[in-house]
Amino acid sequence: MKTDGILTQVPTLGGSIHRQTARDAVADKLTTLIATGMLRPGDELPGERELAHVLHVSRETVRGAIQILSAKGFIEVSQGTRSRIANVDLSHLPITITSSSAIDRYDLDAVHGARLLVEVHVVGEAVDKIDEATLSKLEALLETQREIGQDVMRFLMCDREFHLTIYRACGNPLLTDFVIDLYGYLMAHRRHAMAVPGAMDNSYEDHVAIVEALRRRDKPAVVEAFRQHLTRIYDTTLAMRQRARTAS
Amino acid sequence: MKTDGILTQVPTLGGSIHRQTARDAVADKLTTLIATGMLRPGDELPGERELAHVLHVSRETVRGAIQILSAKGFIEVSQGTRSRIANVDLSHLPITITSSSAIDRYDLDAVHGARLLVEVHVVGEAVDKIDEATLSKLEALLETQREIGQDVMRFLMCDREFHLTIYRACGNPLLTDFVIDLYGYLMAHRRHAMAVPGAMDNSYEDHVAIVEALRRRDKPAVVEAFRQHLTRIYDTTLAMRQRARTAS
DNA sequence: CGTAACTGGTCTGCTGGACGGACCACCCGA
DNA sequence: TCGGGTGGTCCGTCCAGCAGACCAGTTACG
Repeated sequence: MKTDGILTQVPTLGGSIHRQTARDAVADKLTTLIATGMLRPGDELPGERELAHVLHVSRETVRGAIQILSAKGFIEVSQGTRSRIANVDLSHLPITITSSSAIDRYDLDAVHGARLLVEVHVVGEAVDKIDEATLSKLEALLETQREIGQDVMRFLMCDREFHLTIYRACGNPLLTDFVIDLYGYLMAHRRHAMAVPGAMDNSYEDHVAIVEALRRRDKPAVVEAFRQHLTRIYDTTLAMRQRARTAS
Repeated sequence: MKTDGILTQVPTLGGSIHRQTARDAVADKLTTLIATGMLRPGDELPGERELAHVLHVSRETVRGAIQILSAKGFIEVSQGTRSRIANVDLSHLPITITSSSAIDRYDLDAVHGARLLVEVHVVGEAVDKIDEATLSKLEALLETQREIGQDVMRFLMCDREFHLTIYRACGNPLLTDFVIDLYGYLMAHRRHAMAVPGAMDNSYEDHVAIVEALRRRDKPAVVEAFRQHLTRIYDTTLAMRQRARTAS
């Protein structure tokens, strides 16, 4: 159909834009400061009037944001005293550091190049730093993937948890969060790629090779296994895109 | 003063949050798709009603966004026919791929580690790819920096142009845009650091070494000069932060 | 050549979020 | 005990976004 050719050729043109109220933006900012450890349990926040002033929003907006975080248990509020950061560990909260869909706006080669550089480094660092508990978690995730059968959605959720667990072991939260965003590249379309017969098996085998190399603390082998994994993702995304082109 | 201790210790808690209307978000999305080449001059956009549907906004919002871009000369609009991408080159438009102040929410070590990995790679790639015109531009920027004297703001603007010019030569727009965002880390506070006597001279000398090594196509020397430049930035930011701590 | 289906252009009333301001009630240190 | 801080509540106004209706220009087709 001619009327939406550009939507087929540029699939990232569609999809909801990120809309966020000022209240949510303030809540997010506080949340990421807690998650990154810049705000720590027990820290007092500035008063509502002061926060409103430095954030250039109204006190009402600040109150709304604090209410959101109080409901989530991240912040403790009581009348007459300053709000405090609750005793909560948000270090595993996934943070999106890139703007909504920002990475989807780059072509496949740019994203693949970024993953080869940053993700391979992150995984290499994880080899040195990963602990026994995390290795066991990865092995448990492999067991789960083996038993999933043909459930694509469950496999993708497990795949994401597998990747994030390795990423988080690298010791640099900024690089961790950046590769998490890279991991999400064209996720809506990669669901289709994973539904292709054999795709989950291939992915599972890559994962097994990665965990075995991690267990051996074999950095070159881990790095090579990840490179192959990323190359497979690149190839299947490229093939999928070319199939979409010939269909329109 | 006790009442804003946390604001001194966590300076990134302050500062305006990013507020953006839906219209601006749509305009930004279209702009980055044009800048990254996903939408090319001459491409027809989908109709306003279709765009509104796939973006989940009202037609009014789409119209407002298209109006913004038409006023900027990025899109051509005429009644009765579909809007088109204008013949415009936005490849040098700086794109912020990270959310507002997202990087400021990480500590100095995380950002420094990310810069050492990504920025050093980007600069190394630029050695191979940089052309004669760009080298001349860098030399002209050095000349400008030498003549600036003590004008910190002008030096910083020139410094940014210098860095961006090298970053853009690397051949990967995603990595380019990411290091541009890393470059902006704690920029509001680094203005003070640059005002310290001798800081601009040191920075200028680093720049001279970088351009001379680029001219020789000496990748190890370029990489080493950048590492030293980044280490200097790290040290001055660390010292500044410690001074702020003892003052409160 | 006329017409229908597309396109962009204009306008209206409603809703929700943000705002500035005022005032109330609790907490704590001097 | 009191004053200056704090959070808690409420109100009227403004703006952006929305859905919808209708108008005018363009183009392809019969």
